Amino acid sequence: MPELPEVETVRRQLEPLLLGKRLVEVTIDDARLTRPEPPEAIAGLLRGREVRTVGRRGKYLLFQLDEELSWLVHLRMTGSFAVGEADRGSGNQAPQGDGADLHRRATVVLDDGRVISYRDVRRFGTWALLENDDREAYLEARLGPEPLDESFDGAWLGERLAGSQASIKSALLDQRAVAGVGNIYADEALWRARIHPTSHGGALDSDTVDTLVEAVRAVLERGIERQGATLRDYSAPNGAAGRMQDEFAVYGREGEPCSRCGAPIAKLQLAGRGTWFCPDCQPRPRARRRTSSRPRKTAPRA
DNA sequence: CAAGGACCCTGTTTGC
DNA sequence: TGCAAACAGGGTCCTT
Repeated sequence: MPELPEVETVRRQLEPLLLGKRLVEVTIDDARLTRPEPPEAIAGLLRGREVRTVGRRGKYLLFQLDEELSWLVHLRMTGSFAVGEADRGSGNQAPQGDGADLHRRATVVLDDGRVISYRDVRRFGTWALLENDDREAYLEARLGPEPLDESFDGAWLGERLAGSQASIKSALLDQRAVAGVGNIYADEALWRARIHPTSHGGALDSDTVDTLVEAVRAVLERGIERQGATLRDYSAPNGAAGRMQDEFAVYGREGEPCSRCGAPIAKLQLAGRGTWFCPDCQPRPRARRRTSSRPRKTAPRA
């Protein structure tokens, strides 16, 4: 499940392959990929374009095509690119060589003969083409700051969280609060910052918010260093698996000892997602005390 | 408006 | 053993 580190890994691998290349042939086999636009229309618009930049914003891959068009790819759960060798024969070879790829949804042939396959088992991934001006509005409406940019800081996050009744876990999953964090890195960041996932975002003091900002940055940077995490079927365009999963502190580790304190990792359902945490070093949020002159609404009862 | 849940998908895991 | 139900979860849309 690609989150920011996985998408960034994909971007870094695709960039040298695509920069300055022309998309000489584009085939889209799954109408869902380009919905609501018909796939032939998108394929037709992609065909013949030159790739000028290969970027990323949150979990979106952004390909600047010629002067004015942007190609946005979101991998969602199981989307991936696979790079084939230069091959101007069949034009649809699977990267592993043998047989048809059941889950290939699109194929792009570059002007150097290289073949890029797009795979997506669960078909949640999306391709869209936007004018550059529309792209800014599109991303602006959906995404908050890049977590590795300076614009993501305690002041920003604190403001986002102020008064929020939602759990901090679901707040981290909100792409408008910070772009690119998904279920895995949210759990890892909360563990690192020693924050219980059900804590109300609005209840965190500013030091804790600062700690969380640093934790989010740290886990994402480490994830990029490790070229993402491979669970089930994610792999980078070169076919390699990531290695971040070997360093998970909590994700998927129910019952295993916390590497910090030894307590068994616990799991709960939160915001519809599996959520792992250490019940010892991520203590339940304590009742707020005595900072408030606010009238209490409910009896302090657990 | 905020917050939570359904939904979209299909392969894998779990449970009866 | 075999098969159905549950699970996995990013983002969008709908409901409360």
